Amino acid sequence: MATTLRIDAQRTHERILHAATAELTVDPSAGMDVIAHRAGIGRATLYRHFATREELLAALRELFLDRVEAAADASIAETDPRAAVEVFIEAIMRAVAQTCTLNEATPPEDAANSRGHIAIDRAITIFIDRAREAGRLQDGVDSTWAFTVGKALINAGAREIALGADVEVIAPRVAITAA
Amino acid sequence: MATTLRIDAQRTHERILHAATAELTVDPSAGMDVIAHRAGIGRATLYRHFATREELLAALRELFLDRVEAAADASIAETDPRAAVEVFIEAIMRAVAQTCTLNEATPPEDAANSRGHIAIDRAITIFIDRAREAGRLQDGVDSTWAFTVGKALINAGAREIALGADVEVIAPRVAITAA
DNA sequence: ACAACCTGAGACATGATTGTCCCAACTGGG
DNA sequence: CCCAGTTGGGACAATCATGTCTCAGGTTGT
Repeated sequence: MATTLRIDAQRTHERILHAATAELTVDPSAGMDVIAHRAGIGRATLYRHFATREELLAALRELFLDRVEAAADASIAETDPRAAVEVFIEAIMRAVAQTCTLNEATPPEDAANSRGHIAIDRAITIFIDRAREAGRLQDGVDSTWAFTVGKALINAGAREIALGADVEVIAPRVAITAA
Repeated sequence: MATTLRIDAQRTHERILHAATAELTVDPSAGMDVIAHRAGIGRATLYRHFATREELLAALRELFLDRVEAAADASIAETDPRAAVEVFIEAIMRAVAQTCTLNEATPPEDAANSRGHIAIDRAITIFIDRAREAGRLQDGVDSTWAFTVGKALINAGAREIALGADVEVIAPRVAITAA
């Protein structure tokens, strides 16, 4: 049925996704009317594409998941530590930027079990383990805290991008700081 | 009028403040009934202490502000850079921990103009300037990004504490990472 | 060109939340 | 002890976001 969607309907669909991520990033509790208006469409049309608000959020989460998993897998495959981090950051930034504050608009129980976050978490954990084996971790910094810092950096960078900063500028900075 | 408040009413007032920060940290859109229940009081009593939800949020912001400004001023007064950071982090952690996600429950325009955040921002900026003058900033890291990182670290630490971690454990870690 | 599809606007029901009010019961300070 | 202050609970109106529906008009693909 998705393939039988007319081309203008597909455009509307993507505009909704784009507007929803943008709006929910700024205000996680934004209403359907605000999202529709931001997408430049009527509220009724929004409901034709997503029957409920929760369904829209689920779609955004799914989108987030796909991008994040792909990025994480690609960077884990890279064996050179420095390059791996750069690939990871670059890719993850782009994905997270569009959905970074999505978990704030998501019920806690879902956020905790989100596969997208799990994918990120797994990648971060792997990088930290590698860094420790290479002796590149400062004294007094255990893996748990390093993990927290890593994720905080990613979120910080993602937020910057969501607010209009350029990916090309931010990504290297995150990578540098992480090193 | 605050001095004429009976002692049991004062207790109730503080219980509301405490419950509200705890609840809003977990769920920024928590309703008044949930907050009242968490405080162990009736909803009507909650409205007797804070006429509107917005008034409650304003009170929490004010509380946040007082603690943060005090902490920032105290740490800025400290001239030894290392000690200053430690004092700052330790104090800010305690203050922010109770109100860290408060801005998520706050209208964007208010959050941007929040004096509390301005106080933190000012302190961070001062520390970064000092660090740069001392040549302790890595290449490729400009002040803007360092600022973002610093704030991200503070938020990350604060969130850990709000979620149950021990201040004594987290604060030094934030300080170490910041160095 | 035509038929099927998509859209906008508005009316409508529903449920949740906010804020108000009242009354009976309890508690602290003089 | 006793009054004033405080509280809990429930009833209530008002508001807002969600979700449904219809209809007239515009767009796509053939």
